[in-house]
Amino acid sequence: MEGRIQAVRGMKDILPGEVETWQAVEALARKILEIYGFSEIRIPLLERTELFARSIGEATDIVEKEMYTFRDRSDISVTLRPEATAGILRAYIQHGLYRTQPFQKFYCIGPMFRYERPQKGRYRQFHQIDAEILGSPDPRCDAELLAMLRTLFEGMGLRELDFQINSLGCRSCRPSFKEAILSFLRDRETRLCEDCRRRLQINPLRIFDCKVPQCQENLRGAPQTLEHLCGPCRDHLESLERHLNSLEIPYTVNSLIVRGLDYYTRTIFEVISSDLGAQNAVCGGGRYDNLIEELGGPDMPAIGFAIGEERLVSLLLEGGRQRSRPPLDLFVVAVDARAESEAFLWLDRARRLGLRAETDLRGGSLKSQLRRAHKLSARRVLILGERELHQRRALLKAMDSGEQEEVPLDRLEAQMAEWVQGLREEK
RNA sequence: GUGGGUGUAGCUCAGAAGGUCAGAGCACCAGGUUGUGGCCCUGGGGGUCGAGGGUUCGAAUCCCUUCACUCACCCCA
Repeated sequence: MEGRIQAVRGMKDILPGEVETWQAVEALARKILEIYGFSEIRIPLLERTELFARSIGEATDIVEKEMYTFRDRSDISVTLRPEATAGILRAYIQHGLYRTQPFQKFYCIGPMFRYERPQKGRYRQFHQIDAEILGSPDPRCDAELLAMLRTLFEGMGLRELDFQINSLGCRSCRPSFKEAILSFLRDRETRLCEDCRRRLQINPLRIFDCKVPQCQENLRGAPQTLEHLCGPCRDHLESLERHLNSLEIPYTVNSLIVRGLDYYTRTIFEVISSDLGAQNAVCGGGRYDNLIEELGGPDMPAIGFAIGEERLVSLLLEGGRQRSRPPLDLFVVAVDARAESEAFLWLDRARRLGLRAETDLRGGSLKSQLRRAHKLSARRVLILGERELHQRRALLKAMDSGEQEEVPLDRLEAQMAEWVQGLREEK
């Protein structure tokens, strides 16, 4: 394939055949998000690099090695968004949205970019369905997000998804927990794997989900996040659990989940599927009570999540739930060149009335045009040839039965209008 | 960034130890009498066997390099 340009590594085309599933996912997501009171917000793909460095955290993998960063023509450093939250908050602060309405719920659907080695469920351009609730510390926010996720996933026919939650504590209790971990691991450090020794410096909590057996052994008896939560954080988690129970949302508390972004506080959660390979989270999110203030906004708590659309779509496809294009309502055949212009006219009339109608713009024999009509699973075919034009009528063929009838041209438009009516009633 | 696997027509793949090995199925296009789809039959288009180099009389087949894809690690959606 030398000489032919291929897509950039990690960037996927979504072709007809698969795109219908994406459309269905997004349509349902929008519907549910709107039902739950979220408003769409659209933000730029490109932001100043500093925004992500400050929000996600300088020492995170995303900022250190995964961002698409470059200088634009006026020499400012810009970055293709690796996640949506930072940009949404930037817009919220920049436009002073919190002044007119301090409590807001947003959603945003679109592509994100991270420069990573691609693998199953992970691409350099990927898509997220993102939702944020800004301006309330109430645990009902947390519960509402999870409730919405349940509704959404159920609506897609996905069961077997595991909702896992955890609490990372807050400014007042997290430092003491980190200290407890560090002192626990201090004399065991030499027995940890190389990666874990590095984690010890950067994000000690992450050692908990190391897969090396020896590391797991050394963690026996280690302090647990949940034991070190301060009173308010403990109350928050307990209250969330009460709400989840009353809404009958199944969940598990998993003290091992940690998130890769620095800004999370208190509640964090993931939605896990066992059918996704190594990248098994379809959705991840959490509370970030200090971030808005850190970005120069008011001191306002918030929480959000992001669904990985590629992963969601792959679950649907593997579950045999792909959508296909609806069949054609009408296919118009011009038997020979002399009927083409009349046929073309009726094709457009049909479309203006709202019928999904096609013809074969390459021409070809009657046989080949009918073959095409069949391939497009057209319900009806309108056949116009010299004979029909002379008699001012059209041949109408029903493809399932093969039966044909003649319709006078002066009655055809009314006939088409009836079909449109019938289609409306089917829905 | 690190490791494993794979690279032959649009797709899924055959091509045992180098010499009709450039193929099949599907897809696509066209025919199977005079204006008619699906099934069936016939025919056709399409590949520098990922790329470059080497060994050899001769390589898709062996060796080296490279690129791409893929899975996993790291990390995340």
